[in-house]
Amino acid sequence: MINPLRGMKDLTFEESQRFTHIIDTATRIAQRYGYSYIETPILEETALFKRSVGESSDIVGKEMYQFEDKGGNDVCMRPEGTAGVVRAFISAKLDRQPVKQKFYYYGPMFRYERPQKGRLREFHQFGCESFGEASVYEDFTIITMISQIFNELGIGFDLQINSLGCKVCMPRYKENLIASLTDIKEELCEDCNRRIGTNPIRVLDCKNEKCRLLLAESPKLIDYLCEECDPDFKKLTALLDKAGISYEVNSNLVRGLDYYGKTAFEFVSNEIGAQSAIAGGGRYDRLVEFLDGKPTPAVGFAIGIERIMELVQMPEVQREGIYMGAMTEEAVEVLFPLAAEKRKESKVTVEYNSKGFKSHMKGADKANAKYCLLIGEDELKNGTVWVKDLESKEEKTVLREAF
RNA sequence: GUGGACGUAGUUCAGUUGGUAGAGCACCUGUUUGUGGCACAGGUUGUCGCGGGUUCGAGCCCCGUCGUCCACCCCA
Repeated sequence: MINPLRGMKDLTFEESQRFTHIIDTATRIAQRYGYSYIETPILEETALFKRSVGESSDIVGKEMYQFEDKGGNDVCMRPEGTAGVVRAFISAKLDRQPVKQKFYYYGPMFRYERPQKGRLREFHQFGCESFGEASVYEDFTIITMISQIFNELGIGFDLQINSLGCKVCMPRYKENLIASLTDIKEELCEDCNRRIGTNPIRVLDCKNEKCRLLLAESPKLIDYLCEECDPDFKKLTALLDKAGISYEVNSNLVRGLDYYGKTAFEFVSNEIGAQSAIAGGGRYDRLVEFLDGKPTPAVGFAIGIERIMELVQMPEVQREGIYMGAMTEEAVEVLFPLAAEKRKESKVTVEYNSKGFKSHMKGADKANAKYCLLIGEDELKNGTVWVKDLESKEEKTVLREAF
């Protein structure tokens, strides 16, 4: 027996229904906000991710499905969605047009990691990317949109926000932080010492108790924001306050991808295990330029579908469609023209085996049909069908044409 | 990559100090050859993850291996 690869899952029945319900809901809402669908390749040149996600990130450093294809190209299965969308945006030369563009996408992402709760090697994201809008109103709008999606799916969440600053304030802050971390280097844990070199802001997030105490006095990025970033962040919090969206400013919130700047946010749930981020995103005003496009401000997010699968409250399932069956062999073929006609607008289940009455009733119930239509000897002879409404329990015998 | 737990019917699991497998659910068939969900009565299902070893004998003990889960790292 061949099983799916480690960290990859098949979805059927309730699970696949949940999956499509999530996509449908998110899609519907994104469209209301002016987003249109973009489909980009799963396989991209490795260089795309190295340049956008960043060589220093774990994603690029050790988690990519990277290989050489038969033509000798260095390629990767996409580990996230933004890079491909930005590349497509530039490939289509949309960066040369002074028009705002908004795209939503969904699909599989691949990261070679050890699977655990809420973490798979092939997982799915629904995401949006808004290009050409520098206003913090757009950051706010995107956060609002995600809240709306989660509300409609019946998912509770906590929102954390932060500002990562820009090319003016971030380097200034980083310098100060590294200096302050270097002072207490000796006392920090092994991981932290490694992080000072790779991603110093992560040090602030260390779970180690001793580190935490030591880091309490470390410089905060919030205090270093420049004249542009600071008012923007204050504006964002004011807008959220006004909209009644509760949030927490988490000055240690760093996104794992290098391209984020200014607004960064994460939606978390405390009901799903250690991998608690259910959506994340932020502003990435420099990425288009980074990938050889014209400088274009942009902001986006992604929702982890698998992370919210078990949190989604599904609408009640209703009985739907018609079950058709015959109780004598000769009547079976009579069902097909009827089914073809009804399938123009209804869901129809046809049982090909002639069976007893009771057996058909059970079958209709199991198919969760609203109506059970049967043809027995009498009905065959009279050109009629017997129909029962499984909800109201009403039943009647009518001419085939009249049904 | 590191650490821990666990692999027995479709599924959830039980299996006593080693004596060649069991329960609930699900499924199928019946309970007046024309009335579903409920009830009742029957019935099907397993190379006990795989490979070695110890033993007269292994689901149980030992070694290896593969896989799953959970956590760390990191992230959606």
